[in-house]
Amino acid sequence: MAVQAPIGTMTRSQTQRRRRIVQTAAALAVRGGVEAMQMRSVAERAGVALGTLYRYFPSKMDLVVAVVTEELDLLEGGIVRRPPTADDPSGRAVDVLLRATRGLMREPELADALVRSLIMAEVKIELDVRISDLVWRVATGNLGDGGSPDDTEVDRDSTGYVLAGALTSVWIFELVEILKGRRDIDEVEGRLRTAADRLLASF
Amino acid sequence: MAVQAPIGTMTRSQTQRRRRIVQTAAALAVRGGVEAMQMRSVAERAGVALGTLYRYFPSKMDLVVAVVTEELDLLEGGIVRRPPTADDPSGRAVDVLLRATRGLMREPELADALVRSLIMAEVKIELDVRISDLVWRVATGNLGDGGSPDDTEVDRDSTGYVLAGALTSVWIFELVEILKGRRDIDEVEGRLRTAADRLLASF
DNA sequence: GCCCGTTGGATAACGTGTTCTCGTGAGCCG
DNA sequence: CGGCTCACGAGAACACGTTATCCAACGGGC
Repeated sequence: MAVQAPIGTMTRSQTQRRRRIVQTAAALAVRGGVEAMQMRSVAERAGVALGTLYRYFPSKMDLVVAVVTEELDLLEGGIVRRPPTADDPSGRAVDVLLRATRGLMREPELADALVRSLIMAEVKIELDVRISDLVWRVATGNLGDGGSPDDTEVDRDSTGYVLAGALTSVWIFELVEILKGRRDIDEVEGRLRTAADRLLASF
Repeated sequence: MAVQAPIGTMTRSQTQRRRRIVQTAAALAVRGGVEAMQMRSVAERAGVALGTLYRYFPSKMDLVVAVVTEELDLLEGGIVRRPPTADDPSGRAVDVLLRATRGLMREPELADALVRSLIMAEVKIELDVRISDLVWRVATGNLGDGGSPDDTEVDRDSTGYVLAGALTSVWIFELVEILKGRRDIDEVEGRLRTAADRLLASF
């Protein structure tokens, strides 16, 4: 029940402790996946007590989300730095998603964590919204203005945005299928193109 | 690790025991959700030992899947008995999904279980394929021939089928959003129509 | 300086999914 | 009939997320 302290109000040593925890967790997650990232191990290797870990992250899911969020930051950074070059919106959108797919598949355990957090995380986080935003911004070609935290100009009720969201859903599901070993990347690419061509035609 | 015995090779009393377990589990799940469906309680109320429960269902997830599968049978039955009447494929598909949504929302706890099994269940089960099949069969208007277990005539590589699958992904994700309290049914209906109109136009 | 509330460390305890151990009775083969 | 196998019951044991307990250290207001 402990409310997560807003990051701004943390002392330096608290910020560092938090960072240390997340990095330790990420390291454990990369090899071994979510199940290798056990709260006791994280606490021990990060050099904090179990209770402290729980003060910073009230549940394991919160910790997973924190790890995944960092991963997502990296992805967004990469996209903004080297935007996709296809010349139709649907092509650009598929581009982003495929790049994300390949990136994630380099650490399948983290991909698994991402998917699980998207589906399972209680309310709060909106990782999916971030991804949909990204897809939409890339598709409509408005990226330049400074990266992730500025989402003021996206109209989340527009038809286009809804369709970008739909494509994101499809992507997430395909990700699940890959993780289950039921698809390879090429199949996913084909399916994403098929869907994107219909969903994002006329933008 | 124990391999699930094929149902055909079970003795009568084993079949009955299995049924008793699933029904008990379902009853517990309906009120209280997955977390109320605890392995010890299920075993106790079904009158079997914990070890026996685990012989029949090697993990809780397997039990959840069994329960959800029965639910899905019911849905399929309802659809076949009273097929949707809209006259375009996209309308019929949305019809099915909305009916499913409303049905599931009557037991949100089971809906939750369904979603989790779709995403999390290790390999094996293909609940999602069943749903995609259903959507596709409804959209193309070929339902009559005997319900679920006959899927011989569906070409799972056709573009149309892929698109039906995409729509199913969207639906599942919207289900998740409902369960998180971030959407109501009307919003979902709007979004499904928007997506379906694009995905299933021209069929 | 001193006191108090909060933070953090160490550790035990609890809940629930899962596994293990052991004994018993029922069918089966010789 | 005697022994073998094996599903089943009963319950302990284990693993890991989570919570609770207790105490020391720290930091800010008097």
